[in-house]
Amino acid sequence: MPKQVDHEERRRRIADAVCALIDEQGLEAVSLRDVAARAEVSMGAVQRCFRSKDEMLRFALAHVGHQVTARARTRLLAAPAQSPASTVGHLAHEIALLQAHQRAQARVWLAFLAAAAVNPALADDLRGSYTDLETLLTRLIADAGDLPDPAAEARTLLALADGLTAHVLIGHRAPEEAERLLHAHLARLWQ
Amino acid sequence: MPKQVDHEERRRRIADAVCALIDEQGLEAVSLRDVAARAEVSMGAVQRCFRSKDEMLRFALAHVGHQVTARARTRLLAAPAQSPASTVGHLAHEIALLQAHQRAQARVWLAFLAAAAVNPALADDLRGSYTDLETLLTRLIADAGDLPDPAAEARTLLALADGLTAHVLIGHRAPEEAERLLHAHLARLWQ
DNA sequence: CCTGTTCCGATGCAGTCGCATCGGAAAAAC
DNA sequence: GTTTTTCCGATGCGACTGCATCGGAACAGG
Repeated sequence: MPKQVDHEERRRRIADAVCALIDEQGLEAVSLRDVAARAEVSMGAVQRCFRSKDEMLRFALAHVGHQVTARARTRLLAAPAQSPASTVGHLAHEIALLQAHQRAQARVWLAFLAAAAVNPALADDLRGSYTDLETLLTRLIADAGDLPDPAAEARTLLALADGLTAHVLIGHRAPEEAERLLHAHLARLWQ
Repeated sequence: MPKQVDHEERRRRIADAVCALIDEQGLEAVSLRDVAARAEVSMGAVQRCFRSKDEMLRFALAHVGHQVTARARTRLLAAPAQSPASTVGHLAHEIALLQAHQRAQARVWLAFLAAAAVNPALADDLRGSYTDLETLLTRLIADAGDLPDPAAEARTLLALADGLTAHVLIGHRAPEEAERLLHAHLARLWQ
């Protein structure tokens, strides 16, 4: 057995570089050369890890998806008891990516969202993440109160969170205001 | 006076070509050559109309902004009487770009939204359009019912519409379902 | 017809892109 | 030490990018 490297670790490292570049200059500015430089590996290494640029981008998308959902689950486990309604609030807050330290993830997410509108492969991956979140939200809402249609509420909440995130990203809404609107929506949900 | 051409008409023609290309392949795929070919003019003509590619894209963004707001105003004037609440419904429906014939505009809008997250100049233009829509919505909501905070309702509605549009675009939500969710939200607004 | 002005199509240029190629470094097996 | 296998850094290639340049077509005034 000759020289061996941890491929998965390297793939994650490269995915982080992709996300950093998207955060700073947008998806259009992501080139294999810049990614390699940012990840501090050679272009050859990047090409060895991913068959093509598209495959690299899809992996990076899944990477942020995992990060967001992992954070959400951690948050849920960290605050276990409390009321079911506030659990939904915590999850929505996590999904909306309104806090400053989530801004980078939000920008990456928005970039992929736009790309997915014209790239079926990306759209498939993105739909997967959305379906997961939606299922989770639906279940929590169903537990929190006896609303007539928990699934519809989950879908509305998800769309609202995404819209607010986008508005914050372009500077049309302050993060605090977006958070306020999100919680006002939830408050009305529980009457 | 020698040869003269209608510059504004040509600029609009080029903007339409830009939007068509964005609709089909995304913002990344828009090159001056392709735009010129699609608009059936030469590259030289495009360069004469716009100092740079960025200026062309910003004009195109303003162009779709005008199209959307013009449609919205037309819709409002076309159905004058009725209840103020249904007027808000009509406007929201128009803004959400859920119908098939608005799909292209929606894709263009989403592409610019993502670009604006890393391009301050585009973000400025986009904020202008959003502010206009928000002002209009706020006024209509204030007229429709005596809600405690019409401005907040307008902002929430705008974000919800944007989020639903995005979800429809990536195929995660059927247009009819999105429409249903939008109207359910409005129905709860009026109790 | 001629002149003057405005416009634009074609071409060139420097730069960047994604990707393919390949010689040699690195390390386990013998 | 030698062999064998895995890996990667460097280099090259063809295509494409936005933009600058410029000679001539197109057309109004004389």
